[in-house]
Amino acid sequence: MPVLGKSKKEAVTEFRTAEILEAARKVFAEKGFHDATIDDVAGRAGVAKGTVYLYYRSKHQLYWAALKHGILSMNEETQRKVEAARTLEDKLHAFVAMKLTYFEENRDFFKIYHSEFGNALFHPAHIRRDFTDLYLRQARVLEAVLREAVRRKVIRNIRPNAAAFAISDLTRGMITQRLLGWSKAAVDDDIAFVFRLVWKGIAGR
Amino acid sequence: MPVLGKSKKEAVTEFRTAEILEAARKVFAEKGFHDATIDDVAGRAGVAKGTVYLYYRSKHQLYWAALKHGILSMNEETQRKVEAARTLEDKLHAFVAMKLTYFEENRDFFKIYHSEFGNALFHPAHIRRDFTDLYLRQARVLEAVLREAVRRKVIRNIRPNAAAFAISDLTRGMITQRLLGWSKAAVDDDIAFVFRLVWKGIAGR
Amino acid sequence: MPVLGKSKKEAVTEFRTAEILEAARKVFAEKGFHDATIDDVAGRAGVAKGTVYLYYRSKHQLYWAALKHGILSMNEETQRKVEAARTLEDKLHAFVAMKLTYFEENRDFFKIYHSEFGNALFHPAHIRRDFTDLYLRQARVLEAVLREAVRRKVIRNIRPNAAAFAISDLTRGMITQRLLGWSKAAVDDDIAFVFRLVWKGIAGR
Amino acid sequence: MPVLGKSKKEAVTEFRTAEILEAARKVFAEKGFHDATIDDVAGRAGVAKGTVYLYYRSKHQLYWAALKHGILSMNEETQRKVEAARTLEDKLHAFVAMKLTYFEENRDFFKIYHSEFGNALFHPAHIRRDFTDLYLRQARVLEAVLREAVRRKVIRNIRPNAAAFAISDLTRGMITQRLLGWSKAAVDDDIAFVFRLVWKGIAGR
DNA sequence: AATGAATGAGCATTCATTCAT
DNA sequence: AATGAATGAATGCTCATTCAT
Repeated sequence: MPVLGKSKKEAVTEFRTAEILEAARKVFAEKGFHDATIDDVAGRAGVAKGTVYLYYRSKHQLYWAALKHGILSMNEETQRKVEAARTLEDKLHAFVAMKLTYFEENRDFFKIYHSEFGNALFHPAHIRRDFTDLYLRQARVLEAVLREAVRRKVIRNIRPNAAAFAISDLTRGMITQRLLGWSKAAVDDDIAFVFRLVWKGIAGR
Repeated sequence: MPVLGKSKKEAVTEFRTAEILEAARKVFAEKGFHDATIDDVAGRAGVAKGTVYLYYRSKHQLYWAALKHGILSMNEETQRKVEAARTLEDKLHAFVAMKLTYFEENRDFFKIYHSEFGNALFHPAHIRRDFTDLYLRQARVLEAVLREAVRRKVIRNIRPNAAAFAISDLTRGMITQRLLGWSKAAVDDDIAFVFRLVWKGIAGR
Repeated sequence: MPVLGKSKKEAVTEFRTAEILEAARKVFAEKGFHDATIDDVAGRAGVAKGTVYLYYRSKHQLYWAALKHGILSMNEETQRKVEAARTLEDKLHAFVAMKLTYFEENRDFFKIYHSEFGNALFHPAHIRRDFTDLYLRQARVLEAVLREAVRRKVIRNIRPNAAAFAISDLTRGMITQRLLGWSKAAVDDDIAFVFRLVWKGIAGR
Repeated sequence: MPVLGKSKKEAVTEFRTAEILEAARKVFAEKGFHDATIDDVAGRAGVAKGTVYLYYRSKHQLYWAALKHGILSMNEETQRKVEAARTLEDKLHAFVAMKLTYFEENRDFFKIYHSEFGNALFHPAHIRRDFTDLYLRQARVLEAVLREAVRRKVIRNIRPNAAAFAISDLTRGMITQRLLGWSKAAVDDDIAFVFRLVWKGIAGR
């Protein structure tokens, strides 16, 4: 009869869920969706195969949960950082910097996140929608900032949503290059590079 | 005794190879590597399963052949278009325009091409190398152009290879948005959008 | 909390293992290694195909396990019988008699065992070694007996290991003849035949 | 218009037949029946796959033809050697010596021949008959010699056919040991070993 | 809740055999 | 006669999912 907070059962469930999710993220990041097995995840989480199915309906669901959890965490942090910045310039810089450093520290998650862009084109519309929603939510933070900047003529009259995507793509591309070893520059240099490109690219006049 | 051109046998081989390759491209584009079966490809090509193996050693080889063929075709056309343009501005515009229209017309190929970026992070280095080589070859065309422009101070002092990747990423991102239905704009508008962003982004001063 | 003996799980595992091994022996004996399928074995054992792989890593391993199990059982019984006999004459007779009656009752196993001699010439050295080891172990029991007999001049000065092989070959040959229907004699007559041939063949002087 | 002997066509047929047969013997000896492919044989014979089927109805037929051809050649030579010897002792010695030296020089054939003993137990009766016939034909040469010797009391009253098999088994066993590297003795020593064992084993008294 | 043994659908690959040229 | 491209049946093995304990 827990009065406040969660019951013991709920606590255990939450714990297991998180434990499995973390294992899933690592395993999917290591091998990709297809080459990862539920056994791998279970082993990594220190539970039996059947236990995974107590918490997630299927391999796809588990994958999706891991992806979603990662995106939400990231979005949250992104939003916080962007909102904390005052000027447009600072906000954009915060966005780019946040992404690069976040993924630098969460390479596991980036691999899943990034591969999902590749997979997305194969998913049927109804499956894609969830991913789209999450992804767009993030873009919309940027979009809102840009829209306001356009309105106030701080930047040129650019399509805000397209610009938001473009900034995301540039940032994501830079991270990929780093992970693939194509960029040997320091993180800060890469952040500066992306930021300046964007900043000049959207500048007024 | 064919004197000129190919013997009949060679012609048949070439025909079958192309036939199967095309079927592979379509099938892999539809389902992705893992969910596509050799039977799917064979059926699409109108041959028996065994026949596929007469021309390609394995499913992986077939996939890679389809990917490589597409990249080479595209690179060739890209290079032609870029070289045909005179000024830096024209060259960049040609690059962006070419990509967007090419993929607009070769959506099948784009899906494979794009998903390979997602997969690339999972491939072991030795497998990745081939893809990397092909991909970088294309980036280098752009890189050379940019390097020259930097040298002549036509644009600001930007890292040419990073800029080349950035342009590729922006372009690829825009195509993805189009395929996912996130951009409803006309192709020309999207081309213009990307081009202007890039052009201003790398502009001098 | 089983205190004595095996846990329930171990019992089940042991049971399944034995069950599948027996099915394998029958199926391989019926069709030979190549024409037997894992499905055949699974069907015979009353389990699904995948279950076989829970207990044996591959078809080859299963085959080898069946062969090894049979050889070990036989060797054990051979050794017991030979050691129980007192004189050289009795020991040799026991060896021959044991083999003929054992295989008379374990025809399935004999077919696998015998075919392995045929296959042995094709196996690469490293695969052959295991079989060789097991086979030689059996010959060495005989060899030791013969060596001692030579030393004590109970028999003529014959190469003990060659003689041991010869006795095994003669015995095995006789069993083959029986299985192929080439010998219609009673088992005891065939035992007597082989024993006398050997006994006189190695006799002193 | 060939007047004497074979027509040109027959000559070609005979040539091809022999050529393919020899290739088959080598290939089957190298890999065994199952792991050898018709392509291997065709390649070795320097003809195309289809050509093999012009001369042999199936892989099994080809295998059998190679086996039969080898057995017939060997039987012929065995018979010649045995008949050339005058006394029983010489005949037996000739038999053993002939086999060991023949196989020493025709290891390819021995591998096929030997493996057939292993396979024989799996063949259905009707397939087995052909092999049996050929094999027994050879044993009967020995059997006749032994029968006569028993009648004239040169040796003890032993079952001639069983003895014939026994001698064959001993000889074959010795060859196997040599091929497997279990006997390092000189051929002549091994011949002597087998001969003496047999000779004493069937001696009178 | 947790387990992990059991299941069986699914697929890449091989190769004997055929047949049009 | 000779070829070798095409065929498609056949099978070892994997792994997501279920369910009795």
